[in-house]
Amino acid sequence: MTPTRAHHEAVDAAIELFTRQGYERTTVEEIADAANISRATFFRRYGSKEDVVFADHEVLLDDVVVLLAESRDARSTADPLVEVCRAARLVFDHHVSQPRISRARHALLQQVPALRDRELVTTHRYERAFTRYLRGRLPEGPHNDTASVAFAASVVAVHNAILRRWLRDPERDMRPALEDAFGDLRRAAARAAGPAAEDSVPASTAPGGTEREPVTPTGDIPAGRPRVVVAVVEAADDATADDVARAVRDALA
Amino acid sequence: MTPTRAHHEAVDAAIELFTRQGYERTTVEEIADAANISRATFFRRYGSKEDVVFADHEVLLDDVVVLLAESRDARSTADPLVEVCRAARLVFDHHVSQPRISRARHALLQQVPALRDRELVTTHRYERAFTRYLRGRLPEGPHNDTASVAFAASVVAVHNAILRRWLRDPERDMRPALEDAFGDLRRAAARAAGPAAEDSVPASTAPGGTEREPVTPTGDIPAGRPRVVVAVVEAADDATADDVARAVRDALA
DNA sequence: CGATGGGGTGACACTCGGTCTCAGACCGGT
DNA sequence: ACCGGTCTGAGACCGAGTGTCACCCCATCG
Repeated sequence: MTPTRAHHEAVDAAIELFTRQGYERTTVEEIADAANISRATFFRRYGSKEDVVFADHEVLLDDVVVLLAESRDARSTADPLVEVCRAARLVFDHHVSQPRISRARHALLQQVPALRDRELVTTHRYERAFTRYLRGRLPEGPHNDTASVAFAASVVAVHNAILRRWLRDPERDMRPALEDAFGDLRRAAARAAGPAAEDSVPASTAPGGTEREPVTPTGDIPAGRPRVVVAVVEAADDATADDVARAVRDALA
Repeated sequence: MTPTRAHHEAVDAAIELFTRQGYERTTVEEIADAANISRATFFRRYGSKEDVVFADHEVLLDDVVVLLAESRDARSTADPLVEVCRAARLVFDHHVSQPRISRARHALLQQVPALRDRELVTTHRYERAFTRYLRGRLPEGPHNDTASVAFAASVVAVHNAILRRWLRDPERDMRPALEDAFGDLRRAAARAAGPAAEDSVPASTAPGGTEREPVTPTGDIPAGRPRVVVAVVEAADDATADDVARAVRDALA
């Protein structure tokens, strides 16, 4: 059980070996030996030598997606911009809650360009999740697309910048700076959407108590020639939406 | 002479082979043979099998950096935000000026995840160049860093979004949309930079004029316990398994 | 109780991207 | 003719990643 726990061994071993003797100088076989698994098992579990470094981001991304999905359902009155910032804060807190791993990884990234590139890919997944969420939640109109893309990108970029600042100086509490920066971004986005839009933004509280328009049933994948996907999966009696979604993804992958 | 010219042969050969018989199915040796060069020469010139697809971006990035550097010197009076948008426009025009290559590459990216990841890295280089430029040009202060990072990220993200729209429909002229979007971003950034700035927001236009049609999400999962779930969702062409899974979950929830 | 079947594992062979070394070709300068 | 630098092809080499097969553990079922 708890495969996550067992996984940590190989992840730690990998990061430790990478930092100590260099990324290129470390072979997958060495990592596998250090973790007492076979080379084949290593690839089966982590996919690649690069991915093992970001193993925890797999679950974290899931958490973020779940958070946004819940926000979409239950908290449909909430400001979408605030919700995205909440999700970003979740990522930030994840790093802060495990400084050892995050700092070790950061030190490693400084030395290995290949891993920096890989981190970009990881980061981009969050940006995509944010963008998709915003497209479905921001008021429709000609500015929807630009606003969604821009806000998601700026939130991720600012988050990363401040996270890096924290990684260099883990003593300082960066949460205030993060909140301030997110506040700036929200105000800017609200103002940009504002002229043609409705209410004056009170800046401090969520804009207008009015409920935004609910999500369109399935039209949350705009842009692109729509294609219809028919998925048929089995589900347990007590399967949640998440479970079904996972089954679909696994089936497709 | 004109190594660029000779390079095009291998680049074209690579893209052509990739699209025709698949990326993984194509070996570097085949590309080298098609371009009448040796395998070793291929790696010396293009670095890797992935990089050959984005060979033109090397020079393009140089152009962008030069443009920004010139702007930094001679045009020190120009608005930095406008200059960054000019640089982004340069990238956009580059694609528009060679629709064949750009579209072929885009079609290829739809099929090859590894190349999509690589494109991210390429794109990020522009973002970095923008960020560095803005950090040096925007007024100093606590908001400098956030503003620089956020604006660079949003410009790149919006540029990419509109570029992708153009790639799907190369007939339409996307320049107006691009300029409009950049204008939105600049206004938003300028307003955020000067929260105390008094320039009147043209919010004078009557608010609340927009009509919103409430649409209830279709919870079409029977209240009973399904053993088999049939999900029908729309998905963009470039939708990943994750995207589809997300759409399924959203539809269920 | 033994049979069965599925999931996870190790062992191993294999492909191929990418690096390195070496030898030769070309070329301008002296 | 000689030399120094650059570019090239040839080939050896390493290691990441894949695919296959046999094995084992364990849960289910006749």
